[in-house]
Amino acid sequence: MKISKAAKACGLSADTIRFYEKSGMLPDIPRGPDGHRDISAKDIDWLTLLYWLRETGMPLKQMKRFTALAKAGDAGVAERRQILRDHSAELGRRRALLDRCEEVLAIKIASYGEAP
Amino acid sequence: MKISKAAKACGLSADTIRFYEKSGMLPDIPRGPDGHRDISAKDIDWLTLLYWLRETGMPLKQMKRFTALAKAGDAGVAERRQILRDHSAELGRRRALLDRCEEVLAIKIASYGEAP
DNA sequence: TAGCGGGTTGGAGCAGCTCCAAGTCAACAG
DNA sequence: CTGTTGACTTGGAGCTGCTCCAACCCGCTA
Repeated sequence: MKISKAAKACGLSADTIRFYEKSGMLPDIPRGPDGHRDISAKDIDWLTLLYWLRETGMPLKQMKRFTALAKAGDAGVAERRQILRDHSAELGRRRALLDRCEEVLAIKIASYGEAP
Repeated sequence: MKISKAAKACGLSADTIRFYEKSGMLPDIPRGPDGHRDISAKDIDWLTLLYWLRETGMPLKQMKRFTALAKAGDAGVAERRQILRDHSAELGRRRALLDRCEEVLAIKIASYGEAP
């Protein structure tokens, strides 16, 4: 699969995919005879997971750690699971922030007087 | 109030407050005879609102627009309300993303096998 | 009178993209 | 066969939104 199709499939931009590859966050992606990337369905799965992680604010540093563990295979499974658990907990905290912010906004909007 | 106390009160860092001031996102903050900022309770309210907006991902550009409207007084109220409404809607979308991500993580975690 | 704990400024550095220039190659039009 | 289009390649510059740093000033206590 070419990069632009892959981008649509995983939700990241083509530039971001290239950037993640440069940063060592992707498995080795083979090139065709024309030098173009040949991105597999497995790669798409990985990219999609990365998409979710960064979309919900995981720092690159942690994504790199996660990648390194994935490359290590079974040995890294426990820590990978822990990272995902931690991130899941982080999402809970973020949701609480969103909720609190909605309250703040509601109060502020009300203070401007109701809808015109 | 001095800047470090203000930082604690509003949730932003002292550096961020200075940065926001440089960027024109704060009302004019007077200096004492020693050159130090004298931040008022009203300023804290404003900073706290900015804290919530940026904490939930509003871009600086929009925060600047919001600030400009606030400086314009009553004339800008309708648009300010609209900006907050739009942001509130945005929060809904973000919550949906968080929810979706939690599902994805749960599936991924399960695929590693249950807790050791 | 020296040192400490705050504050001030301008500017550099960082994360995480995002965009651009310059080049290559395949495919198709004329 | 040549020319144009379009999708890809790379390296590197630019952008956002902080975050940190150096160099300095000021008031205070020992």
